Amino acid sequence: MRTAVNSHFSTTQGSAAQRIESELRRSIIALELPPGSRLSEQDIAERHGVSRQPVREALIGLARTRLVEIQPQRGTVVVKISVRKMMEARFVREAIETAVVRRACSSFDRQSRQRIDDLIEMQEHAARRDDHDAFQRYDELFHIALAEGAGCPLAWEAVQDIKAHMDRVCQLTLPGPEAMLPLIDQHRNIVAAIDARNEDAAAEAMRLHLTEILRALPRVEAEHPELFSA
Amino acid sequence: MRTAVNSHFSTTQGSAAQRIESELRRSIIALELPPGSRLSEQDIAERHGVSRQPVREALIGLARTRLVEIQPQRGTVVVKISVRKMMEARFVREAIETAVVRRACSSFDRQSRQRIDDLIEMQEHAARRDDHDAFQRYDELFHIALAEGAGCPLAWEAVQDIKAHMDRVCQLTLPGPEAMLPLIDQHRNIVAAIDARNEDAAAEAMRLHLTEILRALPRVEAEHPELFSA
DNA sequence: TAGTGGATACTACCATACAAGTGTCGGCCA
DNA sequence: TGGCCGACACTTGTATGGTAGTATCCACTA
Repeated sequence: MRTAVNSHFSTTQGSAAQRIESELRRSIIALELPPGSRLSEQDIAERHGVSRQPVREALIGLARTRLVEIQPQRGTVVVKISVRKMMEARFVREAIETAVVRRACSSFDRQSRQRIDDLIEMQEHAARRDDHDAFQRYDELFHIALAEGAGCPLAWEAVQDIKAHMDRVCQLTLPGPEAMLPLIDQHRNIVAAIDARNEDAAAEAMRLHLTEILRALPRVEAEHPELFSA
Repeated sequence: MRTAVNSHFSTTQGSAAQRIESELRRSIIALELPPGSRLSEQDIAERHGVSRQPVREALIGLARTRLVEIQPQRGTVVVKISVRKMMEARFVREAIETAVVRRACSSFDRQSRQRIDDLIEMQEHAARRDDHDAFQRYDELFHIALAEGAGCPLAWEAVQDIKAHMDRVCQLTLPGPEAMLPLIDQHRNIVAAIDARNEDAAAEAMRLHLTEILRALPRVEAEHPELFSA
């Protein structure tokens, strides 16, 4: 019973490098570190009270998922949001997750099915409390449970990096409960279609859900042009 | 014209860490480092004439794509091939690449279209020379060109990590030209369907292609049980 | 005044040294 | 003889110093 290095979501790990990477990822997604910010190994190291080495490893991890760009001998910056990349990400994510829900219609793990009801409920509470962070956490857990229930946890891993980028937009596009609650309804529609074992309906519900998320993208781009790349 | 950090495929990069990561990844996929091998930062560092630090970063990169597993304070091992993971990987890859070819039917970049013909030709030559390495390289470039031509290079990035695992099986399952040539025919079928702008046919051709690749999986597992996890 | 060349301060990158945890092996004891 | 316990060899993780590359800024020149 060693293993279990990283189950479910990014709870702070043991190693300092992983802790810092999680923390930086959170800050970037929450836009506390806005796109274009310059990151310095030195600064971050001092700020976290550790050496530069773990920070460096953390930045390399973030660079691998394209959240930051390491310019050799120059510096490291938080990458700007690219509308083009965002469209591509949405496309790939739709491909994966629609396939997942189709598969879920054939066979779905009972335990995961139970868990999903709880998650939706808790997510709704978070929305009514207007708690963005919790909302996004439960959203993530919902999609994870979907993938695991369908017997394909690897699908989630493939989606994870992609989702990180989309979450930055969601951070801008969810100003209150009235924007979050519809997404929960969409979740319920997806689950209902799976329960009815209706593949096409489930896939379409998922497609609509993922389309909705980026519907407001042009608006936020117009409102915050400095966060987007040319 | 700085940028261009990593275009097309894994040609050895500037940094030592990236060089070593590419080299290790190649060795693992080629099964020169068989599953279960114990890797030591110290050994690899001495072998490559560098310090432990770049090696460490390389191993972290490989661990992120699940090619190796870093056991803290214990050691690092090449992960064994898991039939279950392989099935999941195939599923996700099919989801992505069928979506890509469907998209390609709507609009496909002319330059990429031209390139694909060349790639197929060169891949056929490699097959007739019985050159596994070149065959797999051109196979990779074929799928890259497909994604880029469809206007979704990000799709390839998502597939890349997944493909690394499948390639280890392919290494075992392709003993000669008679096994490679059918795959090329399948590539031609895919392209033909795209040219005809027949979405369903293209997706089905891709599905068949990806199904074929792992058809011989039970056989190689029986032949080399020591490479697979329980 | 506009343009150019070089010193300087910054960065990521690499090497080395140290710290902390884990499995193993051998001696010791009941 | 079987089981326990501690020293040791090995691993990864972290800290720190030094190196090479790049951009900036300022003095100098045409």
